[in-house]
Amino acid sequence: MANLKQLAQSLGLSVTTVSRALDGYSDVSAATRQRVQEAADKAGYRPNASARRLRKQRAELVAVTLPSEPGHIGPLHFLDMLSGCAEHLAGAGLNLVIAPVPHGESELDMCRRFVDGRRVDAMLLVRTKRHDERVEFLQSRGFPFVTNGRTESVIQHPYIDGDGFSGFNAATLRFHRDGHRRIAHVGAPQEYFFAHARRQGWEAAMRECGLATDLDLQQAPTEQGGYEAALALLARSDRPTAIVCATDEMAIGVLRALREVDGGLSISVIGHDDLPIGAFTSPALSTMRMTGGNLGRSFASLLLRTIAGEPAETLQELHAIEFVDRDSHRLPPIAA
Amino acid sequence: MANLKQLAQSLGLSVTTVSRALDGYSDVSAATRQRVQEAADKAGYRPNASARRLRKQRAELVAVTLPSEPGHIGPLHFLDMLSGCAEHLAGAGLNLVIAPVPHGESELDMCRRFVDGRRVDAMLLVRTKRHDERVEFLQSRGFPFVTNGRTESVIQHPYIDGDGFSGFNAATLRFHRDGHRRIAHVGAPQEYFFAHARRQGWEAAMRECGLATDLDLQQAPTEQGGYEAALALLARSDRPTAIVCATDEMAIGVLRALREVDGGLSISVIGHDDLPIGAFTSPALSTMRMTGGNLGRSFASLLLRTIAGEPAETLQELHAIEFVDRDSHRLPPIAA
DNA sequence: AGGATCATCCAAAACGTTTTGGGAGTCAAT
DNA sequence: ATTGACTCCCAAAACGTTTTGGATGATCCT
Repeated sequence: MANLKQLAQSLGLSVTTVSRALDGYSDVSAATRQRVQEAADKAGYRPNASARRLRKQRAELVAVTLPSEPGHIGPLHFLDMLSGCAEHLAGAGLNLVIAPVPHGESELDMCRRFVDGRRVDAMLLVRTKRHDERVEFLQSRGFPFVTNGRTESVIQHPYIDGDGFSGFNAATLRFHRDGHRRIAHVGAPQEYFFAHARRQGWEAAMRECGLATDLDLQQAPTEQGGYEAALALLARSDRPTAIVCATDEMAIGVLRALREVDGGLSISVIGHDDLPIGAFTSPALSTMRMTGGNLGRSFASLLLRTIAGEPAETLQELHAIEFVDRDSHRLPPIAA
Repeated sequence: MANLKQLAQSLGLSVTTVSRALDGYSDVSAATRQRVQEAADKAGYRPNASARRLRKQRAELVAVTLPSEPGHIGPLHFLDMLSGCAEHLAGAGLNLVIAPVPHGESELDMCRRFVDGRRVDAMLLVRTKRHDERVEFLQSRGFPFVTNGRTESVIQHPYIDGDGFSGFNAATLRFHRDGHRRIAHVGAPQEYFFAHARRQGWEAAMRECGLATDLDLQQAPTEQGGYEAALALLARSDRPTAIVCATDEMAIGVLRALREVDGGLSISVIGHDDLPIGAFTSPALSTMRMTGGNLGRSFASLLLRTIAGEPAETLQELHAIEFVDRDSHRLPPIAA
């Protein structure tokens, strides 16, 4: 209702003084400041956000891209993360806008819109690819951004990621220690960094154990993708006795295939992400997850520090992976 | 990089003309428009969002409040809905900001910040209470908003809601038809409209059947809340043979209690919301859900029409509830 | 020729802030 | 009395757009 001019007029002061009083500058007397503060409170005055943004050349917004393409929308615990991120950003006066890619527009176009229209101060990218055109674009513009997941970009950039290689390496080695020899990998498209890293971890472990790496399939990172991959594996004469899955969604699809073909759990399975849903599947899904606590808070912090101009090298978090052992990984290797 | 002034200068035109050319006004010649358009494309020009917002007195933003308080963050399929909503809003040039309530601030304070600071053009409220102070505030300001869920406000406002009364009424009557006589209700705090409506539906059915309505408990709308309510019910001498639960999360907690106390499904259970997770519980959770297709799209449409000034009465959607029958509701009444 | 109509363009105002670059006035030291 | 330092305040510019209210010619009609 009230703007600065009206407020100033009603106080017999200039807009400058009122503005500076409210912003806590030292060149306004304590008495005046108090008078201004009270009047502002009484009038319920809040500075017009658009005006301030224009003047300060900051959008006070951060956008997060939501890939709506394969299967569902990102990991399912995403909203919790975003909510935490938004809350911490709000503490610094930034709001978080969610930006699903509109039908008929590429994710790159969307970045362009946000960046060139100065709609946001930074971007949060999820589901990075090994060669990610969004990353390249933002780097070419010198625009602040943080990714969830690494890339193979030669120029460094801020990211938070789990050490998928080590996680899948360890999971595979553990299967080997448990006596498994035919350990399959059900992966996601290798253009995604996370999918590639996880597959590499599996592959390195297999080589280390002197095992062949041909029990390997890629599918869409969805329940359906996992289902189809499992069907293909079950049809082989050299069936695996254990399967490591790139994502929990895929692992759940694998469990469904096992139920349908063998009537239950006939092969050990482990997933990745620790979706809440995994606790309720039968058998309960064994999985892995990133350590590191409040992810949303970390993203918010990295975004703020990126905007503040900290160099990318100091803004990279690689978190260890830990096992979440439930029931699906415990089958002896001779089950088939 | 480029702003209107620079673009105009490089073309030997005024900013007025360039602006109007790009906006498709008819008072600029076709030749000039083309010339401008091409130059703008080449320069990758996009109008500065803050400047336009200030001038047009529109924030081009809509905020959705995320209640982070009880249990998890809203229904778990929330992100899909929000994503759909954001996508359709984007088609009209609006972005969606997610606004979790910051620590130590009330949801009302947050509304105030957004409204009085003109940070958004409309708000989307979820988890309405019967008497909702956010609704009252927005109404007092004459500010556009849409709620997910009704309220008991005397002044009408736009909403989308499921007909919880009828859904719970029908579910209870069906249990009765199946022979159940001791049908319990595990509800959420009655200050929430949805919780009250659902309880009323159950209660009306019980009365209609001439049954007592004392098998009735309220708890937090979380898995834990459902668990605790079920423990209390199972300890009674007049145990129920069927339970209708206000939410799927609560129903899942009830299933856990049944497993722990009776070692499996000993009582019929039905939930509400059709969480994806329900398909994976054992037994698979029978539930209900709102009909009506793409919820996000509907919210976006209502928001746009509210902003456009359509009267609230034409912007109210009450959707029927349908059963999603899986396994948990099929037990005969004498199971106990 | 004079007026009306039309097509095309533009200067300036406006949106509401924040920031710049001082301007008064007071007080103390010289 | 002048100078300098200090306190408190303010006018005006700036941010980049959209919109208002014409201005300038050209064309057409009578």
